[in-house]
Amino acid sequence: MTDQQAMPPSAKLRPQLSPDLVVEAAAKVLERDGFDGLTMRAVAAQLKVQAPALYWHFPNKDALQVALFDHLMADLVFAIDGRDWREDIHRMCHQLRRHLLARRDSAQLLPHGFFVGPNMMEQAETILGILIRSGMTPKDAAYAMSTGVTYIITWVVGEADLLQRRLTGHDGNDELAHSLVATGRYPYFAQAISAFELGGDIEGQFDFGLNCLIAGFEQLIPRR
Amino acid sequence: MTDQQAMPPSAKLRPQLSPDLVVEAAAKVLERDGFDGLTMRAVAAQLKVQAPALYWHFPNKDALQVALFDHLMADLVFAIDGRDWREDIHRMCHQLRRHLLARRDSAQLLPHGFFVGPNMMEQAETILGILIRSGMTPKDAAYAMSTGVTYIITWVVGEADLLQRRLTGHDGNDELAHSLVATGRYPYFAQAISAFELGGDIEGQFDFGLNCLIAGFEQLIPRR
DNA sequence: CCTCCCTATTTAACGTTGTTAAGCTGACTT
DNA sequence: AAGTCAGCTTAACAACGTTAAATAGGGAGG
Repeated sequence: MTDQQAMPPSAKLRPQLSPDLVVEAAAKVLERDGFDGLTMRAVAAQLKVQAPALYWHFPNKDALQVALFDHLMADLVFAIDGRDWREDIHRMCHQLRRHLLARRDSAQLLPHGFFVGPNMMEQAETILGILIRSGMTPKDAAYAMSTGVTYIITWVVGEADLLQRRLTGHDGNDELAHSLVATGRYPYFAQAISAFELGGDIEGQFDFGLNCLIAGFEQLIPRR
Repeated sequence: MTDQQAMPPSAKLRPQLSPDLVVEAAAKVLERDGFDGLTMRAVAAQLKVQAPALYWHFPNKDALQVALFDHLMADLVFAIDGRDWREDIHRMCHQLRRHLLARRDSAQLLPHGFFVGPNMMEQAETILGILIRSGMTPKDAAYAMSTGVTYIITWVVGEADLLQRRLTGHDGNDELAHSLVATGRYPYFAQAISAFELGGDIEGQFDFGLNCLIAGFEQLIPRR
């Protein structure tokens, strides 16, 4: 069906492409050129091949992106303690954030947190196991995981974007926001904006939202 | 400075473009053709004008998108009760979700929840006011608002995407996920997946995450 | 009234993107 | 030896955001 070419294990005389090779090349391109540089032509060039050749192995760019994201989730090994599910989930979420941040722009590959691909589902299985064994119904566990992963991915996209903007200088949005604050019509906003731009403790802000979510999980789900 | 052409109020003989007209045209295009159809050429055509004319009023497409989003936030009037901040915030979040869902693909306009533009900041001012007056520090209020708005926008993007996919039939991701589940290697996922695909109660799932967040706000912020 | 200027638009075009169609090549089958 | 067909190359298309140059046309100055 899917695996054409039964090919005797002796020798593959043609050093052809394969979906895995394409994904690995895409990973290199993403690391080197970022999300905007991840074009079909760039991936093909990495393989010393022409762009349309990729379409023999993937139906379109979206499918390649999903496969790439799944590939990047392969070497994420959650550190699980097993004593308190809150601590475990909290630690895993921080781990996922660091994992995504360490792989350039990886969070942008998935528009939202759908789980397709064996690695992603393996990780999902781990998370769901913790939540279900801690007393959640499968439905609640699914919702909680979806909510949490969505939060993390969205967060990381924003965080990476913020760091990028700091490197390249302001992009005009800041100036507009400041000129509006300067009108004095937004007193609360003027007080609050320092929390963003001093930007101190980005990780703390992430942890803030994360603790909110986990507190919500704790309060709503375990029967008590 | 910004308003060139002091033009005596008598008559503007030239019915020229203006940023506002461009934004209104963009709103019509978004409503008719969706986010993917929102191209500079389409907006220009709506105004019976050539595409490069838009660049006289906006430096680039991003700026137009931000202005469009701000425009779409103009007619959102929060219903505020004033008795319990949790109820107020809860109601406002549902209102924001419905507002975004009612304006086709509007949630996709902003990559994440930054507040630029007078209307957005007006709304932010309202939210921050409630949170700060309820006892939060400005910093906590800023974090909470940012977290909440990010959650809602991301959620709506996903929800609209899901609805779209149901209309146009599956897009291949579902099939891949099901074939993987069928291997039997993901028992927890198999239990949980029904929570998604039966898809019942999308609003309930939104409310789930929202309540988690608000519960977290409640538990972490008010000094107690 | 003519002329200049300046603003706002049109026309033309560039470079890139994802993607498709058609041609070619070489290993495997018969 | 001939033929098949997977797997790649070449060529090309349509669409995108964006820029540069040409152009219309009203207001001000002489």
